[in-house]
Amino acid sequence: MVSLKDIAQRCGVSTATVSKALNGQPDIGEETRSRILRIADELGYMANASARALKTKRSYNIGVLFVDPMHGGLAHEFFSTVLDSIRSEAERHGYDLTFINRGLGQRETSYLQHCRYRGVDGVVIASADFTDPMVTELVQSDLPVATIDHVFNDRIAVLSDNLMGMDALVRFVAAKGHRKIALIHGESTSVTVGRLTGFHRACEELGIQIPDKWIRQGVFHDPKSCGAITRELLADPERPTCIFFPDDYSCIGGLNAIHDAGLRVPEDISAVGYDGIPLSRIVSPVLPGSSSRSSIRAPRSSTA
Amino acid sequence: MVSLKDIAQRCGVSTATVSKALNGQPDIGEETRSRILRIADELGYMANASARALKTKRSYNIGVLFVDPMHGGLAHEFFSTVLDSIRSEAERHGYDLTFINRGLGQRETSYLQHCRYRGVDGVVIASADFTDPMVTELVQSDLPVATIDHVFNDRIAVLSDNLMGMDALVRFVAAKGHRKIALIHGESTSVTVGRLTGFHRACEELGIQIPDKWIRQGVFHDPKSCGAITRELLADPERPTCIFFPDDYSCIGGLNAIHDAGLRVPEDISAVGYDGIPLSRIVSPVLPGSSSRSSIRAPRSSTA
DNA sequence: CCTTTTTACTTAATCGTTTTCGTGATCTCA
DNA sequence: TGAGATCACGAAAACGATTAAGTAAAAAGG
Repeated sequence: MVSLKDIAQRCGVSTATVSKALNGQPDIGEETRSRILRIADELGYMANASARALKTKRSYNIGVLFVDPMHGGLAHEFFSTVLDSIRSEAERHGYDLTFINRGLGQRETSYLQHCRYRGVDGVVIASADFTDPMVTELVQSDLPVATIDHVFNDRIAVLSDNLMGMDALVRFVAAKGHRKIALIHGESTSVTVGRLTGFHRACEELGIQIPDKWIRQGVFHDPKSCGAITRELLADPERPTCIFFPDDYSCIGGLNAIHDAGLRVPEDISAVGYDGIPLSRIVSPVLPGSSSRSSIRAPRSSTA
Repeated sequence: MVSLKDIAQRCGVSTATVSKALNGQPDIGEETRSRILRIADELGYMANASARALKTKRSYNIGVLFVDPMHGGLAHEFFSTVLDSIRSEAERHGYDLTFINRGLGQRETSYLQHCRYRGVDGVVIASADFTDPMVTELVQSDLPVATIDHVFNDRIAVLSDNLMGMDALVRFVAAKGHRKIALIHGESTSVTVGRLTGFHRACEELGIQIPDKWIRQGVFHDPKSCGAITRELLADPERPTCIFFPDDYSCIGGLNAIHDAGLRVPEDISAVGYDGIPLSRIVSPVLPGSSSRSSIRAPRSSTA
């Protein structure tokens, strides 16, 4: 590998000069600089990230915590999209992304230790069990941490605007004529709270009365539980005309339940999933609400 | 950060001794070693990956090339699953995964340069444009490279067994009674070749005659084109009873076309997607063939 | 013309490890 | 007991970069 020393030799200057020239320091003569740049290019020089990180304490590397309780990990559609956004944004700023695991081979390490080992400049907690002590340890450390769709005390958080998203969704289906709307929401998280708030607010403002029995707690990404709840809702004599699901994935469980009940979508009943992952735009009928939640487009962020 | 020096001081030995003790070198006394280990643990010592990599030229870091021509990037279901497998396997061996981009901030760099910069020990090309000169440059470099579902000259490749997978799939639907099978395959790649071979072989062995007009080229992951072809197939007076799609995603386009034609699945016609991503097991009817292609479970690999 | 300032470098230390080589001390065995 | 082997550890260089401090030469100022 070609190093600063090689360039220095070829140019007849010291490595310090080369380093400064390459980093745009002001105390280098113009012609010396251009000569160094040319030679560096000729030799195909690439800095050594390790050496640089060792000296400067900055790795230009961001750790990503991405554990999915369900098996399938990265296949989680919504977060995969988010991760891709993070990646391209990081790239624009000269950062790379490294996955943070627990454990390095044999050694079991905490997430925080792993971060220190790799010397990441910060961590994005994209998807994780926020009650895990190791996660809270990480959050409470001095490392810059950003969380997705979860708020920790005074740390940066990128949030989907669930309140506005749900608000828009309600107005959308209301505009289609729906008045009998059922809401299956996920577990009690800040995401759910936002959506519930948006739901109630929009219904109230639109003058729509929703009986409590139509607001049910399901499980995120669980077609089975959401399907079961759907069956119960369909058994109701004054059946809702539209059912909201916590996400597009669980929505599929609902669609199956509807199908099994001999009902057709959208003629007999409408089903709406939240998220708007690419897939959902293809499923017939197209799930509305796709535009209401789009990765990091319009985050509400609070700064540490 | 606590370093070797801190431990050395506390233990009254040199940093060399500490390093050797921690790395299990044989020339350290037992009691010295255990004392060092204890103190290291007490102080919460973590090695500095940069310093180590700088000295040893091994980063225990693997680069991942994961560019998706379609927008949506990581959301690509099948490869996301593959990526997750790679990750957990890498973790077991003490390796981390870092995404390889082109460009670091302003600087445009090739993939290879980026790899050298980060000092990765190897690269996994999970999904990329294999005709891209930058990709071939990477493949032809001295870096260890492994590709997924694509064979490069003499490099390691992890392949789905498309031939056997398709063979099994044909036998599966044939056992269900299907004789009029249509195959929509993807673009001409090694994956497609394997599947076509398997398809023809199985049909021949089962004594099933398939007219050429039922073997059509579609586009991977493109519900639109596959939907259009499906429409054409349905227009055929002697309609096939079963249609194969290149993947579960494009299958959805086909299902829509079938639905639009007023036909029911699976009563009137069967649709089969390849891949077996989690989602497809939920869609009604469940897509068969899920087990025929599973990430890295049964790879056929050729070594460099 | 001599002093001060500026310019354009160089020297050398440093980041945290690993690793080769050296060196006393202890042990082995005839 | 004394020579050689073994053991346990230390000294120091090296990896490739950054950067504070120093310096010679050129420019500026009076």
